[in-house]
Amino acid sequence: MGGAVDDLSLVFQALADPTRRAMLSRLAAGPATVGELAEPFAMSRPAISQHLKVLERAGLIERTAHAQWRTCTLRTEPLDEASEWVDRHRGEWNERFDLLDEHLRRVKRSAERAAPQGGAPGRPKETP
Amino acid sequence: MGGAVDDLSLVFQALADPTRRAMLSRLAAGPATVGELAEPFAMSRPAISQHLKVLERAGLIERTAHAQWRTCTLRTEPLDEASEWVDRHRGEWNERFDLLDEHLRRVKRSAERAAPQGGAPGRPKETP
DNA sequence: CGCCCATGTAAGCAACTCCTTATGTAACGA
DNA sequence: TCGTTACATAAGGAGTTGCTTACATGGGCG
Repeated sequence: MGGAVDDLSLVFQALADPTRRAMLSRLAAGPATVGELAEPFAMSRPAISQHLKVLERAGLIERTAHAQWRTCTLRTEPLDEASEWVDRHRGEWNERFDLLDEHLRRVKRSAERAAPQGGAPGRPKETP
Repeated sequence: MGGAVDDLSLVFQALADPTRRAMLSRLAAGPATVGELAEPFAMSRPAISQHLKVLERAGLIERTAHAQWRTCTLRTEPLDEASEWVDRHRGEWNERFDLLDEHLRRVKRSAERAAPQGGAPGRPKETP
């Protein structure tokens, strides 16, 4: 019901908003209070609060209370995970670039020569 | 007023779904048709189609039509942009780790010593 | 004590997401 | 021509997002 979403999705979703990315940029220069984070944005405070809640749910920030101020600090572990995923896929793609050509040639051939056997409706990659 | 959303947000949002990430993983091993991409998922074809539309809108895939099959191929440029953003922020944070301590000490002092001058309601970092 | 300050929570609303079923549309094969 | 395959589009619904205004909480200051 509520949210059985995996961590990585939470992180990417948190990053998928310019306001939240700007907040992280600001926090990358050092911790800040909620008021300091809100300052650059033409937006109500509750809106800011909710953005921070999204960032916190993704594990990207921590909030600690000194007196009446909440100081937000950046946490990098989720960014590491995200970076790892992206870089892994960039790498794999470059390694297997040759497979693309091979596959394309197979598909094109079976499409142009039209049915090698009875294999047209099945799947285009079937080339015995 | 459809969508004046920036590219990076579109990319991160596209990555914020396990189904779409799995599709990209599959495509990293080489191009595939829509049917091949749909096979591992317990989901209707229109759902698959819409996921592919999100990936295409983010520039992460290209669709080319051979005969009646649409072959999807991965595009890495958006992943490069995303990776760059994440890595830049990971780096900045590690470089300025010392600023954290300094700031925390400032805040803590002005909170514990309670009002350095008249500066309590203003901002917590004001320490003349 | 009473007041302001920084922040959080509640409730409401338009827009979007992610899925569904039903209905095209184009290409191939018999 | 007719049926089938591969896919897209249309329409709709449950849930979520991103904002708003109004109110609550909890600490410092006079």
